[in-house]
Amino acid sequence: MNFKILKKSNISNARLGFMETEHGVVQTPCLIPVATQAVIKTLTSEEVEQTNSQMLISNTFWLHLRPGEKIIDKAGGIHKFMNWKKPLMTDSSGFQVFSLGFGRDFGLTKFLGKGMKDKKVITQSKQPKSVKITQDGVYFKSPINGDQLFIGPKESIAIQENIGADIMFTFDECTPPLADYEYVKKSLERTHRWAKICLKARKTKQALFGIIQGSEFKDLREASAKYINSLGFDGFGIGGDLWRDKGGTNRVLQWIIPLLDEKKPRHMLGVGYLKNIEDLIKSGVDTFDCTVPTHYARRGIAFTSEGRLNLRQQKFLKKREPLDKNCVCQVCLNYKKDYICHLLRAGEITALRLITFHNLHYFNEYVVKIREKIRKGEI
RNA sequence: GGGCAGUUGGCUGAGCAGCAAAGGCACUAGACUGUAAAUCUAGCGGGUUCUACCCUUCGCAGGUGCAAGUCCUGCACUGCCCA
Repeated sequence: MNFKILKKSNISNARLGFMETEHGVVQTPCLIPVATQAVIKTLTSEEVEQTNSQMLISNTFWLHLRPGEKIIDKAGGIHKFMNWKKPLMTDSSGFQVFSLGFGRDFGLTKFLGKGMKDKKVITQSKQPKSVKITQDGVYFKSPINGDQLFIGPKESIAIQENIGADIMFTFDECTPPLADYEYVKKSLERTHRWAKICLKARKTKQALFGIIQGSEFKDLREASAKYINSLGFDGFGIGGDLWRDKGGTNRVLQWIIPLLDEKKPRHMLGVGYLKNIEDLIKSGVDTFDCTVPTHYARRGIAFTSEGRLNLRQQKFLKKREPLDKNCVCQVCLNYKKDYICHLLRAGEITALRLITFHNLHYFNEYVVKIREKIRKGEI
């Protein structure tokens, strides 16, 4: 992986660049759609390409469980396995430490809702119910069949090497937003130790990005940025909970971005509402993955220049017009709201395909415009 | 022609004297940020001065009760059985 910066903004931390990989070039800043199980749900890989998606992120944990990385390795790697010819990254399983652990126990996402801000209930000694976090790694219970499995930094890297994506991530713990300072500090020590082990464990020429944690605590975030930066990764992942209040993510980014080697790409893990994207990029993020365009599509939500539309609402049965009149994607050129609304209400899976395609195209187009703004010096 | 069973809100389906009437589905409005086509929350007869009150509802028409979807009588329709 080779990262080049073409232009740095004078008025923000935004930058324009590209990443070269064995599977092609990614223009940055760039949205990375999420293909957890080696698929963008509902779409074929050729269709994903038609949405102008440049790079995907798949998931170590889920692919390890099913079909197992050996199957993918035998297929010649994930690119061949899923017939995706462009760049790919794999998440390390670090997010599953949270989502299958405290996330499940407390019904939490990475982002705390209103009123939850001061409810820090996860303290240093606590363990989630169905996941056991140790100094060396994490014991999971398979959500598929209940099997016990262990993933630590070495295991994660070994799996990711078998999967064969262009970019791997270090095995981390995504800390829960209800964790207090002591918990996060302890967790960060683990994440840092694991990061170093991941780096040593790597045997292939796949790129490896080190993940920065530290929740909302300035000293921990800064310490994490400095430490991860010092280890010499190919790039950075920024993870964890970070939206305790308005502007939280940007504040965290302001702390850590200046401490990172500017010649290396920065990937924001799991953030990307439309309203967040420009701020992320202005803060200095090069790539970011987010399930929003695809996940919301399957709830019937289309993103358009008019805002979020819930296509299930029966009023759309009367709208003989494309999802977005300014959009030139295949869906908007060929289908109208009334039809898509009908398919949704009838429970037809094609509706989910059409909205997924449009949403990805829309998000990608949205980022193209931001790249254009950087080029023109507007942001 | 005779015998038995049944008829509940958009559908399904409980209730068998104190009910605006369980559950499910559908529907309506939300939530969802390193992804379950999962899930969760709220509403779902109508109205108002909306932590409460009023009106109209359980095939139709009468009746007995303080009180009836619930009991009685007749009628209508549906299903099964006998002729």
